Amino acid sequence: MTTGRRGRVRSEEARRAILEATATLLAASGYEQLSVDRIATTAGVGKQTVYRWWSSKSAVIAECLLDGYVLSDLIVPAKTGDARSDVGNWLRALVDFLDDPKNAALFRALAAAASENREVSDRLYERFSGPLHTALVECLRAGIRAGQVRDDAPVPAVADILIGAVLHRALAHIAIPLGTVDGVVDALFSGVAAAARED
Amino acid sequence: MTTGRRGRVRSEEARRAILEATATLLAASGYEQLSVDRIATTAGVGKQTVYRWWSSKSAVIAECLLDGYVLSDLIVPAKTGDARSDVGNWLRALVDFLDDPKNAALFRALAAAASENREVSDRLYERFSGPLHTALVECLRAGIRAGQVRDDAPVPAVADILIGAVLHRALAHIAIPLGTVDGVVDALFSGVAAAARED
Amino acid sequence: MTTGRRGRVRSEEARRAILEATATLLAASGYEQLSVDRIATTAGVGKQTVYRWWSSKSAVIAECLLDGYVLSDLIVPAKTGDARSDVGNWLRALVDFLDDPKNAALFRALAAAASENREVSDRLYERFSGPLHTALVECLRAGIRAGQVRDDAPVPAVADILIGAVLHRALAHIAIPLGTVDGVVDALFSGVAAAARED
Amino acid sequence: MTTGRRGRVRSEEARRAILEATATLLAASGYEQLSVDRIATTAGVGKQTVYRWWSSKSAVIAECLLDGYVLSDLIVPAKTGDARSDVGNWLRALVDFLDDPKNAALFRALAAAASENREVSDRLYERFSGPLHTALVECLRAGIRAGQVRDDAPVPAVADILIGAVLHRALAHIAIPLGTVDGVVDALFSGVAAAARED
DNA sequence: TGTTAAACGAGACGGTACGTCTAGTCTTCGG
DNA sequence: CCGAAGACTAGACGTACCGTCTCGTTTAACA
Repeated sequence: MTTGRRGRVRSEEARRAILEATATLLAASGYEQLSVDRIATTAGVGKQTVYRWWSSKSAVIAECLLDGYVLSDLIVPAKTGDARSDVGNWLRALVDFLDDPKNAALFRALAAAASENREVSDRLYERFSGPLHTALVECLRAGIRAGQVRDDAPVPAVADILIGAVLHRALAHIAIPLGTVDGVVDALFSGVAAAARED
Repeated sequence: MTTGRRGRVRSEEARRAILEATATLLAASGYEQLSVDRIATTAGVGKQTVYRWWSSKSAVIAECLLDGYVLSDLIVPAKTGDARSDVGNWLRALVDFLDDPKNAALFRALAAAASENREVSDRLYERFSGPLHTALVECLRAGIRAGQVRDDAPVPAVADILIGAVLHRALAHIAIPLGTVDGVVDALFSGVAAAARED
Repeated sequence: MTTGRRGRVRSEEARRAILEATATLLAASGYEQLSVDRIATTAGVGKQTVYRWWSSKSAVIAECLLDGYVLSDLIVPAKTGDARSDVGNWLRALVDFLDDPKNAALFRALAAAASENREVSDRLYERFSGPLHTALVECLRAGIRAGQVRDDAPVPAVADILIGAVLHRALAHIAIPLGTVDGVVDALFSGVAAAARED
Repeated sequence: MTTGRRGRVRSEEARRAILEATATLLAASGYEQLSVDRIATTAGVGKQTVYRWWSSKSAVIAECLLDGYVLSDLIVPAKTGDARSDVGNWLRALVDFLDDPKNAALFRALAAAASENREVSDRLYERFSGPLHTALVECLRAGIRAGQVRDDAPVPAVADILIGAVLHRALAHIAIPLGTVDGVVDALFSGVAAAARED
């Protein structure tokens, strides 16, 4: 059997070393400090090997996201059956995560990369927002089945809201007070409209 | 009377030219393409004149924000007295604004600058999120006074939510369907919890 | 019966293609533009096939010289019996050859290779200067036998002189006026010393 | 009065450092080992400062020649009035100079640069061959005036011959035996033609 | 009305990183 | 086991910016 390809095969070791070096440097010093030279040196690899497989440092970051070299431990909501507390607990866990300046810095570095490179943005969505969105939607649908959430609730919009609320604060370098989290959950579950029907 | 200062006075013309050039270039080519050399050349100014008054290109961007050279036409909610439709209309206007790729690109460029520089982040908050937050809070409080919004609503959290929902989409290069806007407003006003009290 | 050697035998075709490609590229673009990659590509050969048999591009050039892929049509003095006109004719032919910019460029490329690599220098001497030297020495010795050249003439030095005179001009990008050739021959045969013995 | 030029003036210190570094590195490691990076590092100068003023490393070498950073101590014939011994002594001195491997290596490096760059070739001629040629011509003309050299001697051709004889050997990595020098002088002054008139 | 001092346009400075190219080595497949 | 293909480390290439530092010029306030 033949592969139809000749020549030396791509070094998986080099690939790993590059992605690991990129993830490490990104977390340590941010996006602006990241350079292809430094990635190559840290990975013990020729610069050309980086450029052979990726078009730019952003593309390397995109693959880091895809392969879980950053943001690997995704924080997803638990499903205890109580949708309201599940969502609240998840939101608190996420806020805790971003309270660590290291994590917040990594997050901002990713946002910087994403705002300049469509591919990073897509991967970041696939890896972070997307799964969170899915998990939240499932969580809320479970709430509907359990009778905790009204069955005509705009579930995807709510999921977007929850993610956006956290993201906004992270990018704005604003520490998120836990009270905000409760407010968010309260507003979303109970609504802010006055219960005027009774009047 | 003396000013205590001698020598030539700062050129307001140069200052304006620099801020205008920065705003133009930022909108045209994004944050990564922006360079102090280009700013100076475009403004017809020596590079040192930029560095004399600002510490970095980020600082120039921050002042652009502060002085309204970018994001000058802030989109704020109208106040017709109907809080729910005011919020809905505002949100739709904002989504329309970000639907234009030019505006979305400028927004992402600002986010990139903000994620790397605390000062830009602060100015962006002051100029964009802050006023929006204030306006939304006022809008919702007016709703409370008008009996449209329950008086124990977590108003600041709701404002955060609304802003974050839009921001998330803008940074993720995701076009925001108008249906989402309605869902967001619906969820926030009516809540997603099942009306289980009556049972 | 076996030859004691196994596997595929060295491809004479590949060897020829490499030497031909080297000679062609050297003549076309000079030494600095020559690269092993280009040689291999032009020859339709893998780079390793070059390095398997030669240690560097200089070594390939050296073998090109040795095998007559460059400077194959060596210009040697005819032997008509008239040493003075033989030498003059040869010198004129050589000057004609180097008058063609292509030939001069090739010659300079070889000189560049020779000045950086001892092996090329040795081959260049073997191939070019050496045979010329020998031929000239023979020519002059024939002149001695014919009574045209004094029998105590420093024959090897004269041969060196003739070669060096041409070489100098070629390397210095100086077109050689034919008058110079006659002057050289005149000086060497008649000497420059005044015929003061008679006084 | 104005100079018509604005902006910071060229640093003479940087210029000197670059030329000195180039001369040093060229003498130490040859032309192929010379790189603009190394020149800049050795000179304590930014790479761009090299490229701002010279188009290539060859151009720097050309200016090194022009300004006497290499080949500054030109070996010229003394003029004692005895043309034959003056020429002989000069030739011996030159051969001595090139006997030192350092000097021979520098000379070959210059030849390599010259064979690839017309400007270097011109400067090398101006700085080395040209003055030697002039000095030799003067020396021989003095010999004519003193009655030592026949007055119809092809003086420029003889000068060329003397220079070329040395050059050829230097480039060919051939140590020049002192006997050769005497042979050269003998051939040039006495001629190699048999003194057939007396027979 | 000069003198002084700061800001100006211009542009060279020492550096860092870019993305490309080449050298010479190593590894795979196919003949 | 040879030869092609081509990936590998290493490092130079020439360019673009960084932030700093002169230059000579211009423009105030001070003397």
